Amino acid sequence: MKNKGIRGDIKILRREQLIEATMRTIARRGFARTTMAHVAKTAGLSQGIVNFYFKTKEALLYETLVHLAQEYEFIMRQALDRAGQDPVAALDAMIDTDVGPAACTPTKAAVWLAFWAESRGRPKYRQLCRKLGGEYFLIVQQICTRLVERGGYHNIDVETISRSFNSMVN
Amino acid sequence: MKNKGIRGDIKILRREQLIEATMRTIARRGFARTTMAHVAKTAGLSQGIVNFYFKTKEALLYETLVHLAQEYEFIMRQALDRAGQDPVAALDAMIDTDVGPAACTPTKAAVWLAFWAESRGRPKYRQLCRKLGGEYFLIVQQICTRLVERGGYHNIDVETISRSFNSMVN
DNA sequence: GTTTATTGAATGAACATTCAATCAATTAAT
DNA sequence: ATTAATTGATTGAATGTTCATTCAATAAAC
Repeated sequence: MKNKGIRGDIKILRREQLIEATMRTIARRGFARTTMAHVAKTAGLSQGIVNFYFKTKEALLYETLVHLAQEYEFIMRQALDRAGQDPVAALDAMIDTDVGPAACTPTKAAVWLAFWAESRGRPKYRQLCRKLGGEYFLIVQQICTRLVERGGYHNIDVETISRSFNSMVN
Repeated sequence: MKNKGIRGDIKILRREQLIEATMRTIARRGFARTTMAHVAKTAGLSQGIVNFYFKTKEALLYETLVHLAQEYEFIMRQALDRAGQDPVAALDAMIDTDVGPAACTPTKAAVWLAFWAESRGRPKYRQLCRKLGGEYFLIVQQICTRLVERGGYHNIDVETISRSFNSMVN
């Protein structure tokens, strides 16, 4: 497995480094007071670098949200895979993901909240938040359906139950 | 009841007008993109006016949060008074306050969320949010204590129950 | 006529963005 | 293997933009 050299992975490395720094900055200073200079300093790099790897500040923020969403989805899918077919284990896995240390560090929770609060009137953020929420709800609904079938229950409103589960976890 | 004339109430009037405009602006554009110019325009007044009634932007934002907190507290106390001594009615009143149209318009909810998200690393916001949360928790705890006594229950952890109620309402 | 409120253009500060210069890694040439 | 050219990464000062703040001029109330 030949390495492409130091330059091979530097772009990906720097991008992650800067996204990480962005999250730390948002968590520490809040969304509104997050500046490019702070992000660069937190990353231990120079002013101009952020505009080299992300064209604009807006792009950096958006990519940070994308990164967060992708990471969350990845962790949850892993947990669901481990949980197997048992619906109870699956719900357990989802809760563990939401409150567990992998997806829910103080920093990440703060950043997530910041984006969520800011997503009103920002179609791009809104869309991403909604998409993730929609997928989450769908998965919960599927699990609940399996659960109800297995238990042989009737007259149970799966949709309402799923919604309740969602709200509680939030 | 003699009116002091147009000037008598103008300061209070303008302050409310500007706080109202601030909330609408935060709800529409998000906390980070809220500018003095936007607030002034939303209020139908000129640029400089905001710095006349509130020394700085920071002061305007803080006063907005104070206003929101005071209003919420006022509405809740009214509801609790109406509910009387019955603890069930009291809890009902609190829920009604939290989800009812008086305290929980889409705008106010958005603004509240925006401040909450931004309150990390901003001692002044944080303090106010915490204070309100603390009072809320205390009231719920008192009600729960009454409820438990009346029901003659034992071995019930009032604190945990109160916390759960809080989380759910959030 | 005096005081107070309001305007909006001017000012200055904070900040995102650009870019010429520098530095480091890779490749080509000897 | 060493040196020279090339390409890509990084810096930080300079630039332009956005925005909060000020204030002289004006309007309205008293």
